[in-house]
Amino acid sequence: MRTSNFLLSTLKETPADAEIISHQLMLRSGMIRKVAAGIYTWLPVGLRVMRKVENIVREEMNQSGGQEVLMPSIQPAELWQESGRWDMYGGELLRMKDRHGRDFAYGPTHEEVITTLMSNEIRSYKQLPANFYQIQTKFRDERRPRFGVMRAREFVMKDAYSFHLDQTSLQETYDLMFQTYTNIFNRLGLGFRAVEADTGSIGGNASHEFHVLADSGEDAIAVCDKYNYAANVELAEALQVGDERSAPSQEMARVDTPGQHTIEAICSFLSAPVEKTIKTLLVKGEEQGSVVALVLRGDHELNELKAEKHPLVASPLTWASDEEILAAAGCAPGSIGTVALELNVIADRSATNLSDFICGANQNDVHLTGVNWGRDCPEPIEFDLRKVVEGDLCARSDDQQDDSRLSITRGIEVGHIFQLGTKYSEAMKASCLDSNGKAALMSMGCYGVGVSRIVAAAIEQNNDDRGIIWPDAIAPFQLVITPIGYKKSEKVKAVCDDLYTQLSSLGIEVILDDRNERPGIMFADADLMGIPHRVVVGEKSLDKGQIEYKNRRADSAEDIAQENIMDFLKSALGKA
RNA sequence: CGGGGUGUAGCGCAGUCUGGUAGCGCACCGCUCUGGGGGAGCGGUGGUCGUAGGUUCGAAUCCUAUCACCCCGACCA
Repeated sequence: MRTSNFLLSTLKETPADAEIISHQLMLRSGMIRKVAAGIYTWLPVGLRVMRKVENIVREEMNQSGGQEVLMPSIQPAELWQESGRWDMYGGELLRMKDRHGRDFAYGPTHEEVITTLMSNEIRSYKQLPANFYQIQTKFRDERRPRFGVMRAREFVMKDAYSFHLDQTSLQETYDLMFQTYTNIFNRLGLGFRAVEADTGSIGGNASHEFHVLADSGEDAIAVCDKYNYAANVELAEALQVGDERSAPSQEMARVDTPGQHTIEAICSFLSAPVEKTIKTLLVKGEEQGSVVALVLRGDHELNELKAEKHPLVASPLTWASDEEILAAAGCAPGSIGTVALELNVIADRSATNLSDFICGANQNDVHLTGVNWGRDCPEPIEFDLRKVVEGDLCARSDDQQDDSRLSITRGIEVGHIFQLGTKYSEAMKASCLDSNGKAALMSMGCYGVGVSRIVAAAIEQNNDDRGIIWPDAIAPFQLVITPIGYKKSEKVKAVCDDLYTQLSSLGIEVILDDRNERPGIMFADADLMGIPHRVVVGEKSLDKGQIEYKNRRADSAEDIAQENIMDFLKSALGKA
């Protein structure tokens, strides 16, 4: 490709509405342009990258026995009504009517279509297991699209669905997909981590998210290298911190704490360590009209996802109103405590082991010190309620003295695999004959990769102040030839054209910058677009028999003897 | 969905308070000089000021409506 023939729509200035670095660089390097909120056009540079990602995903899926299909982007409401999701899915499902007034939706996912299809196509256990995938444009009408293609409404996704007659088979394919995803992200050249994930409302036994690691990631991940454990912070189990509960050593006492309503204020007012305080949070209970108390050590944070999993707690988690709090505790938030509280009390593991602790007195502006479970108030129900923090013991360890500490890192979710079980096969009546000739429901697995999101995530992970730094595998071009004086010097032109032809014939994607631009502009554009390899051909160095090579990641260039340049580049590009 | 903000040339912005018929930088086109990190000079192209209605002799500017886009919020005793 020659730049004179190629839409290089680079921008020097950053568009005002781009917040994160990948969005800014995608706009500036001319990869995408916005058409509407969360809806983008992919320009040639951007599309080249996305196709690279797609092809790697496709090759690895094929390698693992996946069969590619293409389902419609627009789906009839009937399918969604059959699964019950027409009513359940909410505002993210973009609905529309055709000219006859029939309801349709732009597909945000394709379980209904594939399950219906396979209920007809698969008749015998001999056809199983089977795994079908597509690379498709999907639409989710996000509440708030942002961050460019990272959280867009229209996006490209690879989704795969596998079918089985028993759990063993499902687990085998699940494990195979886990390995396939590992291969995909390795080939993409991205730093990533597979993390245990919430199976959510879908149920099923196993679920893993694949995250590209980047400080700007939206998700926090708890990681322990010693036990190779990684989990979404929302899910990571929080073990008890602090010693076993010691015997009471203090009498319970009332102290006036005028105007002190936060843990921080209480600690400084009473000169008490925060580890000796508890906070009591009131939330709605599962039973209509009930209120439940959740207790955490003062310095810990509630993990709402964990709390709502407790059978006594309403799901989704809902905070009690100030009126309900007054009725249940007899005071305002900030003075609630566990003594003489006529509620179910659920306490985090690291709160149940406290003794002689400080809590509210259920009377405004009064607190209690020296409080002890069992003596001053009933023993609470113990439950894992808190959010893990950096330095917590890894849940895989059973030894308090272990050095397997969790660290918190950030990631961008780009893949998700989970076992669906029979949720959709039941709804869509997808069964086939087993080896006994009896009809049996098929169980399913589901495996997604956010193709367009990977493009943005790769940039979040790989950039510097000059622009994008693509991993070789997904760069729009592998190599850029930058001539100094292409239009002026016959010699320069001849060498560049020759290099271009030779490299192209090796299957290397080369872009030759034949614009009549100043070198600085050509360098800046190449760096912005993140082309991994660059050769500069100028008369001065040619006179010395040299051609300059620079890697995008390197600080400086190196001179290569002209007669060796092809060998050098073949080796640098892995084509030797 | 709640709160805040912004719509003026492809991009970044000024002008709006105090109405007088639209401007700056970058980009783009032409010429000249230049030629290894976004160079310089001269000359140009490009905007019904988001849209609709109103007030006025006159509206980017004031009023009303509407649309679009952006940011913040769903961690709290």
